[in-house]
This record gives sequence, C-alpha cells and structure tokens, in this order.
Amino acid sequence: MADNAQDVCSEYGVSVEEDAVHLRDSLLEVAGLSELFKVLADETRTRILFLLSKRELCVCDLALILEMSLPAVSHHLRLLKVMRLVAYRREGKQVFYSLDDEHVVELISVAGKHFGEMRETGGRNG
Amino acid sequence: MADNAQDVCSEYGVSVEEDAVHLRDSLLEVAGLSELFKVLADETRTRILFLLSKRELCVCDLALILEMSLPAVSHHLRLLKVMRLVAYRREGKQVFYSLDDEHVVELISVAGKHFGEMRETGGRNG
DNA sequence: GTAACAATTAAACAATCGTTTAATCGTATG
DNA sequence: CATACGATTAAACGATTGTTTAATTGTTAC
Repeated sequence: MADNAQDVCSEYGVSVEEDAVHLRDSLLEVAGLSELFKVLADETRTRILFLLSKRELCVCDLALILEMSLPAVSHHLRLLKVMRLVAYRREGKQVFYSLDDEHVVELISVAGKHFGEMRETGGRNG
Repeated sequence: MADNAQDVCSEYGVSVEEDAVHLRDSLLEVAGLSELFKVLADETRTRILFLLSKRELCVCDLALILEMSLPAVSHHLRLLKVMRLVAYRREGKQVFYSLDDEHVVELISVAGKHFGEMRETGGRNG
C-alpha cells in the first residue's frame, strides 16, 4: 500500500496519515529552539555577540562602536542576559560584558558559511 | 599605552578608540547573517524546515501535521523559497517541498545542543 | 551631600510580523 | 466548459518588537 506515498489532503492518500503522528511527535525535538534564533534574528544583537566574542566590552564601548544610543544597547543586553548568553561584571561606573556561550559563535560561523557558499553558487547574476 | 585597555566612554579611555575602527570594520563579517536567523526565529518555520529535512511533503500535508491553515503554511513557504532554503516541484494539484540547504539542519542541531547542555548545567533550580 | 557619568528602566511610538479571511490561479476530472 | 481541489495571493487585523525620550539607579569624585 502506501509505503512511501506522500499525499494526503482530501483524496484519502492516507499516506502520511500514519506518519503524521510520528512526524508530529518528532517536532518535540525542535520545540523552543526558535527562541535562540530569535536572539540572533536582530542584526544589532548578532553584532553585539560577535563583538563580545572578540573581547570584553562595556556598554558605552558597544554604543560607540555600533553608533547606537546607550538605552538601545542596554535593552539588547538585557535579553542576552536573560538568555544566559553573556556574562557581566561591574567595574566602577562601567559594566563589562563578555560572551558566555560557546554555541553562538558556532551558529554565526555556520550562517556565514551558508552565505559564503550562496555567493559562489546561488548568486542571482549570470 | 592602552594596549588591552577596555574603557572608553567620555573619560578619554582612548582604549578602544583605536580598536573601535578595527572592531567596527570586523562587523562586515556578520553583515546580513541575521537574515538567515530571522527565518528560523519563527517556531513554525523551524518546524517546517525540520519536517522537510526528514521527507518531502506537500503543502496540505504540512498543514495537516502542523494543524495550521493552508495560507499560513504557504505564507511561510514563500519566505523559504525566497531564501532558497527549499526546493519545490508540482505534481498534479499538489506542490511538494523539500529541504534544499545543508546548513539549516546544522543550525538546528547546534541550537538543540545548546539547550541540551543548558538543561544539564544552566537550570535555574538549585 | 552634591555633581557627574555609566547604566538601567519605563512609557510611547513606529514598524514589522504572523494569522485570518476572501479572492484568485492552476490543474485534474466529469 | 464547469466543478472540485490544492495552492497562492492580497487585504486586514492583532500582536510583537526595536528605538526614542525621559526618569531612575548605582558608583565615583569633589
């Protein structure tokens, strides 16, 4: 019967019908993962994490480099703290942040590799 | 002078001042990467990509498994097409989609590893 | 204690995003 | 050609998100 059939919809393909349960269950494997991608979905946060992977920086340094307002930077750092991606320590009036996660750089690296290969093969020019 | 100094701000730390240029330039390395993370930032899209990494599926199959409306699924697939992450072929009335990118599964894998280790060490309980 | 600076927080606003509903397109069938 | 079904598109709506502005907290120096 339908062994590797792939249609379902109305015409009772039944195909996936059995697999549907299995496939739906398998979604547990990726449950919640998008929360991490949400963090990197903002260009500013990707930049912050990338900078912090190079060296420890205080908030006003980041604001200077990124040419952004202090509250804006602080706002992003708050999320990074909640997600436990950065560590911070107070030194006088300043607060220094550093990267506290090993997977972030890996994710950035893979994404970079992706667009790198994209440019070689994919490009939409001739 | 300031060699590994890390303060700047107003009190003329000058520290990063030189590095600021270098650090700002280095941001080119991560320019645009968040576009890929934006795709995965939505739980539904992560699920779709994950399902397509397991087998080819038509739109109504996805709608069935994800328990979502057809337009909603189609809407997400549109973005995945634009981003060249999926391939598609028409077969009669149905359109079958499949994963057409090797990095997506890698990203999902790393994210999964992240939360996996998070649960071991990080947990917010004692 | 006051002043100055770094940082955080809160409220307000614009902009973006995802779903729904309805309409349209494409293909197969009678 | 009309009907049915799968898929896409468009408009509309609600919800979320990121930045700005202003106010507040924490620390150092006078």
